[in-house]
Amino acid sequence: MIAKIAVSAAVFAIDKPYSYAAPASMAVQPGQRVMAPFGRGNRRTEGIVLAVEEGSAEGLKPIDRVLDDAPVLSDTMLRCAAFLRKRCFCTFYEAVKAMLPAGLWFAVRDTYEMTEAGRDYREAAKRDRNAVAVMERLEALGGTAEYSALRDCVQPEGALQDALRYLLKKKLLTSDTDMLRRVGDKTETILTLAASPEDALDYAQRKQASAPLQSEVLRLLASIGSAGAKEVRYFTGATAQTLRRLETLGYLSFSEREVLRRVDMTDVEPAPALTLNDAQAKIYGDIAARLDRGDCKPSLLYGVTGSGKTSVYIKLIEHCLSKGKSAMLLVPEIALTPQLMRQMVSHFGERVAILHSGLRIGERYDEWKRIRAGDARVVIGTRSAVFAPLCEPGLLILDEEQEHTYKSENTPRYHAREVALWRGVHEKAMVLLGSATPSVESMYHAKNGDHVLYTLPQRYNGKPLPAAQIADLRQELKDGNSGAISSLLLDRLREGNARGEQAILFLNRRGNSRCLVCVDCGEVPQCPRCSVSLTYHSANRRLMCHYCGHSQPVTEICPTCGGHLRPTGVGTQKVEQELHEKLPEAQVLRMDADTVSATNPHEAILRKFREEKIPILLGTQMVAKGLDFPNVTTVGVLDADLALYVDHYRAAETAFSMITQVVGRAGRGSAEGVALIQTMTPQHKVIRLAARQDYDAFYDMEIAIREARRFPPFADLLTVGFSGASEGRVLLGASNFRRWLEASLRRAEYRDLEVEILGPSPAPVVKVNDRFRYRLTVCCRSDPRLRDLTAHLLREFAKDKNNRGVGVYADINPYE
DNA sequence: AGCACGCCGACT
DNA sequence: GTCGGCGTGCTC
Repeated sequence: MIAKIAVSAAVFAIDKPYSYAAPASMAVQPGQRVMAPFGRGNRRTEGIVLAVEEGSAEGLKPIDRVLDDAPVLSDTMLRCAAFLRKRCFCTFYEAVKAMLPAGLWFAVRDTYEMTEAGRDYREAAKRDRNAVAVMERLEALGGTAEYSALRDCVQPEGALQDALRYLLKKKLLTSDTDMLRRVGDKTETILTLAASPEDALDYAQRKQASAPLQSEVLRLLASIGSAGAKEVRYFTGATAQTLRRLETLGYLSFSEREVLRRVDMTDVEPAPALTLNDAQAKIYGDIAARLDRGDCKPSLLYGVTGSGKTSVYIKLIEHCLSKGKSAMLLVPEIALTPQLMRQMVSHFGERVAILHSGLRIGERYDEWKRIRAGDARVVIGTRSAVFAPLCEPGLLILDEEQEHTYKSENTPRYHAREVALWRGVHEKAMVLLGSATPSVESMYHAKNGDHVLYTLPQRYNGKPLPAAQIADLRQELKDGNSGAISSLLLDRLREGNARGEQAILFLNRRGNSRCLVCVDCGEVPQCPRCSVSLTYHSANRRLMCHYCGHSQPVTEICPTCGGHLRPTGVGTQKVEQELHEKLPEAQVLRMDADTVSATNPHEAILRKFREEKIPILLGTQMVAKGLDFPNVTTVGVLDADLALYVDHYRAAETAFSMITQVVGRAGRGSAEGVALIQTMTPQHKVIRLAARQDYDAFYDMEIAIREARRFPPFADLLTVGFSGASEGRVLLGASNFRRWLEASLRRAEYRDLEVEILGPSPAPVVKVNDRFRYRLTVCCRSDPRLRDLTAHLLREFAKDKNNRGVGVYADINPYE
C-alpha cells in the first residue's frame, strides 16, 4: 500500500503529497497523523495521510508509526485544508495545524533502556561510532533515558535516530513510547515567591546595588505573593533571564496557568421560550423554510444595533437541532460577549460547546471531541472554531461578520467567512452573516443576489436610534479648550450624572500610552530594533515598543540633543485626569490594556460598572462591543478621526462600523440616549453618515469608491510581503519578484487579467525586531490563474539563492 | 528550511 | 595525508 502524506517538514517551496510505504498491518487511513522519515537525514517528521492507494511500495520509505487511532480530519476537512493551501499560500500541514485543536498535539516522548545484552555494547556495536556514543550516554545516565537527554550526544538528529534504530534492532536497547499531551502555549507563566518574604526582602536588600532588577522583582513579589511573569516584567523591566536566575537561586517558582478561564456557566438557568416580533418572525420563517427546502444560498442579516439578531440566531439554531442537524455561531471575540454566551447556554445547555483560545488545552480538546462525537451540536467560538468537526452542519452563523478578528494575521492567513462559505457549499449548510454594519463586500454580494438579504431596520424595543451630535474640536480649540473633553460633552456628562445616569466614553487608542517628545529638537525616542517610536507607559514609568516588547526606563533628557522630554497626545489615563479635574464629583472607571488583567478581567470591570452604577466608563476598543447597559444614556467617541487616518482601503468601513457601534450603545433602556462624536473634521462624510447611522448612504458612497479604485469586492488585493535582516536584499528581492511577475503576466495566457502592481513599498512599520519589511501590492480581479502564478513565483523565489536571507509570504485581501 | 555531499585550504 | 570551511542541490 502507498500512502500519500503531507509532511510538516516540507516548506512552501517543496510542499506536495509525498508517497510512503504503508504496511497493511498499520491499517493506515486518510486523515490520520503519522510519523515518517523525511529528507536525506531521515529526520522524523509529523505528517497527515491524504490518501491510501493500492500498489507496490517498492523503493519508498516506510511510515514509522500511526499517531491516531481514528482519523482526526474527515475527507471534507482534508479537502478544506487543500482549499486553504491554495487560497492562503500556506503548506498543507500548516492548514491542518490550524484546523485541529492544540490539545491533539502530542509530544511524543520515547524512553530508552539498556538491555542485559546491551551492557557489552563496546564489543557488540563497535563498528558504529554513533551507537557507542549513545550507549555511553545511556550508561552515564544509569541505563535509561528519555529521548531528549540523548539528543545532543550524536549530532545530526537523523544519525541519532539511525543509531537508535540500529541498537533496537540488535536488541541492545528497548524503547517505550508514551504520548504526552503537550502543554499549550496559550497559558501564562505565573511567578510565585518560593522563599519566605523575609528571606526574599533580605536578599533584595543585599543585592540592591549589584542586582537592582532582581531586588525589584523580589520586592514586588514579596508584597503580592504571585503575579504573571509578563506583568512582573512590565512593571520592573526585568528580562526572562533575570527571572530564571531568581528561580535557580530558589527565590521564585514558575507555574503555568491558562490565560482566560471558561466563562462560568454553572448558574445559568434554562431560558424561557423566545418570542419574536413580527420582523424577526418573518425572517426566521423565511430562512427556516429555505433550510427545509435545502436552499443553502448564503444569507446576510442586516439588523441595526439592538434589533435582536441574536433571537433570530437562537430560533434558527433550535430549528436546525429539531431537524437533527448541528449549528455554529462564530463571534469576533468571546471575552467581549459574556451575555451572548450565557444566553446560548441557557437555551441549549449541554448541547453547547464553546471553543476559543482561552480554554485550557484539555478542555478545548474535550469540547472538540464532544463536537466530533455529535454530543455537542451547537458550537460557539471565535475564528478558529470555523474548523469545528460538526456532525451534519445545517447553519453556520458569523455574527458581526465585518470584524477584522475573523481574518487571521498569521499563516495560514484565512478569513473565517471564506472558510464558512466553503464549508457551506461542501457540507450543504447555510451560511448566515449578521451585522449592524455589514462589510462592503458582503452587502455587495447581497445586493448582487449572491447572498439573500434580510433586514431588521428597527430596534427591538421600538426606541429610535440615539441621536448623535458632532462636537467640533477645532471650535473648542479656538475657544481655548485644548483638552480631550469638549464643553458639549462635559455639559452632557454633568447633566447625566446629576440624574444618576451612566456614560461610556470611547477612545480609539491603545492604553494610556503616548510618546515622549523632545521639546527642543522634536525627536521621539525610537525602539532600537523596530522602526517605531517608543510609547510612554505611566503605570511603570517605562518606554515600551508595541511590536517587540522592548522597554527602557524613562529618561528626562533627549538622547539626541539633551533637551527636555515631555509626553504628547492623549491616552485614556490623561483623559481620566482631565475628567477628575473638570468633573470631580463623578467617579470614572477605566477599561484598557492596563486596567484589564488576569486578576481584574473585563467581566469584573463591567460588573462593577453595572452594579455600582459608576457614572463614567472610559475605555479603548473593548467598550465598543456587545454591551447592553440600560442605564447608559450618553456615549462619547473622543477622537473619531483616528480611525479614519489608518492607511488602508478599509479605513472608512472600519471607522464607520466602530462609530456606529459605539453610538448604538446609548439609550438601550427606558431613557433616551445621546451619542456625541468629537472630531476635528466635522464635515467628513464618513463621520456625518456614522453620526446619522445611515449605513445605506455610507454603502452607496463606499461601493462607488471601491469600484472606481478597483478595490474589493471588485478586485482582489494580493499582498506579497518580503522581510529580512538586510534592507538592501529585501528591496532587491521585492524588485526581482515584481519583475518576474511582470514578465509572466506578459505571456499570452494572462493578457486579459489587467493586473496592477504597486511597490515595493515599506510596510506600515518598516523594521520589526531588526528585520526590514517591504511589500508589493497586486491588484487584480479575482482569478485562480493569478493565485496559481503567485504560488509558483513564491516557490521559485524561495528556491533562488539570490534571495537568500529574504523571507516571503502572500496574503489575499489583508486587513492590516 | 535542514541536511548531506563535495570540493578546496590549514593542520597532525 | 586528514579535518573542516561553506557552496550546491534534494527532500517520497
